[in-house]
Amino acid sequence: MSEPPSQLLEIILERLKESGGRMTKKRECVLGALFTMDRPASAEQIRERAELPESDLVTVYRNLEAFEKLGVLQRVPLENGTHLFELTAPDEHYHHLICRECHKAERLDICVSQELVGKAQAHGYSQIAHVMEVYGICEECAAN
Amino acid sequence: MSEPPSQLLEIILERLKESGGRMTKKRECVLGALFTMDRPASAEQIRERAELPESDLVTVYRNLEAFEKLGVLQRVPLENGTHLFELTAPDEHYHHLICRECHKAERLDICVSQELVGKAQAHGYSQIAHVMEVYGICEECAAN
DNA sequence: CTGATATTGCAACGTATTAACAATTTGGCT
DNA sequence: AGCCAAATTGTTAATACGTTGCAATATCAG
Repeated sequence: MSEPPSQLLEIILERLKESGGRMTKKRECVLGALFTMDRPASAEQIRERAELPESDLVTVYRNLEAFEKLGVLQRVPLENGTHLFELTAPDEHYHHLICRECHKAERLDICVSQELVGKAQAHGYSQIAHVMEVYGICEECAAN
Repeated sequence: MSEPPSQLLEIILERLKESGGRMTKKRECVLGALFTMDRPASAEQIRERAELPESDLVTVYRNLEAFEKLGVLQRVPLENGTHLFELTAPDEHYHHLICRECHKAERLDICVSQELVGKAQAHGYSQIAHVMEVYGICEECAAN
């Protein structure tokens, strides 16, 4: 019962346009790469998937930032302080089970938003966001 | 009904000894600073509180690492990829409400460990840990 | 087609954290 | 008290991810 992928693309293009953004070749490459990813990926992995040269890693970061501002990209923090990125429909967000060895990340169907937001607001906080990630060693990595 | 602070200190000294660690002057400074902190703090803040010179930031990091290995220090990830640190009794851990402006962090009485660990194990993962942090703008920072 | 402006290319920078390795300190043992 | 192996520190440098500045280029609305 998930949305067809084209739906999200339309939303992105719409938001891009209404925010005065432009669709360039590089941006299209990055976006295309993001759509083919079946898991959250690092900026470097996205660059590779987009078949962009190493020197374009900067452009990848800039586009990730742009998509994040459009509200369609989620940042997944790793234990070491780096991030993975994944396209996410507006007002959705996910939590993950992440292997601390190979950095594979899979979605978990768990969320605690309501309770958290309530608590945070009770403490006088605004602009609330939350992160919840689970780290472990996956089966493949455990076998070595 | 929380444990008296001296309890944790004893645990730390005990674990330190049984792991072959030593109590040096610098380590004592860092530990002392950690005990006076009423909130999670950055390595730099801990260095200042310990009244150590800037050049000793490295030593602070090394000691934080040591305490983490002893299982008495928790790392609190910020949105920007950096960390705060706080002493935590073994087998305890906390979640926080963190201002993304001033980086003040306060404990939240919320936890979801059981459900998470169960899910993670069901996926074949071992050595499971989890992070859950809530970010927002605190009242003071909102007023500016 | 044209012009304002968003985006890119390139190179350099920033910051948190870690690593290398010699010099020093610690604590158990005699 | 003094010795010695091992832990810790001091110093300096490196790494790694991500960001910034600025000139050059590409996009898209009119």
